[in-house]
Amino acid sequence: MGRSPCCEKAHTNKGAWTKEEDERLSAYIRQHGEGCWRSLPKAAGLLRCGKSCRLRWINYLRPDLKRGNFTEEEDELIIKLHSLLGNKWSSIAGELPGRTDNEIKNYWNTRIKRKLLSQGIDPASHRPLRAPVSDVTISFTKNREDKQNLDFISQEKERSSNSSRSSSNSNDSTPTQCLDLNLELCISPPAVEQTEGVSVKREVFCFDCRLGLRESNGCIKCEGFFGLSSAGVLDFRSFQMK
DNA sequence: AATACGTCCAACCGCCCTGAG
DNA sequence: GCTCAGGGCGGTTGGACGTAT
Repeated sequence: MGRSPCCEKAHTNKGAWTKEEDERLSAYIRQHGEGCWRSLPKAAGLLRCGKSCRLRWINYLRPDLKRGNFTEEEDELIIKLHSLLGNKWSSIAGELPGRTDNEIKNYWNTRIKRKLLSQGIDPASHRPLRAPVSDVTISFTKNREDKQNLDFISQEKERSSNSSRSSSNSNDSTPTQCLDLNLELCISPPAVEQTEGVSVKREVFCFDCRLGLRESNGCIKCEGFFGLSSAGVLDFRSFQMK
């Protein structure tokens, strides 16, 4: 189908913004507010693409932007949020007043990633780089023609359904090992297993404790759900996953 | 002083989502 | 339901700047 370009590229400036362009854009938005970005450049007398104006305003000119280095608290919050949301930079930025998605994204890619790697943590999964095999819980085969894997999975399925029927034996701890994709999403209240009518609480560590940001033994209690304080630093229910 | 290399970040690109018609 | 325009988003790039050799 194709789409018409958002602007006439032949007649637009590119690259770094000049002071004059900044002033024009700021003045226009102060006077008229943020409106139709497509028509803004023309109205403001700018030879820029509407998208470019929007980006410049949001990432640089907005008056409520916080400038300067990220604080330790912001660092930790970004790491926590990233562990929950992944690369949803705009959602993460929404929890950090005065910071932009672009800023956070850059900060993540240039600093935090390295920081986590130096701590032996995989920045993508937020898990130790050498995760113990027992952490691997759920998997899919990359190659569905890999008969061995498929056989293994069906055997495991059968075995687990049998074992659940005949009640679980806690000593039978043969780990389910089928590498590839780990979907152990810790988005749930502390897990409680029903074993022969007795509730057994498994160890569930909050993100802080996993990272070693906080020292606590039992963990989940130390901070509550998600390892976030109930004081309201972060309420995950407010996230809007777009 | 010159060059190479690494880091940082503003800006761009292209895809996706949404709402209007 | 379909098409299209506009806005938003995440990934990537390019250049400025700092540091090492």
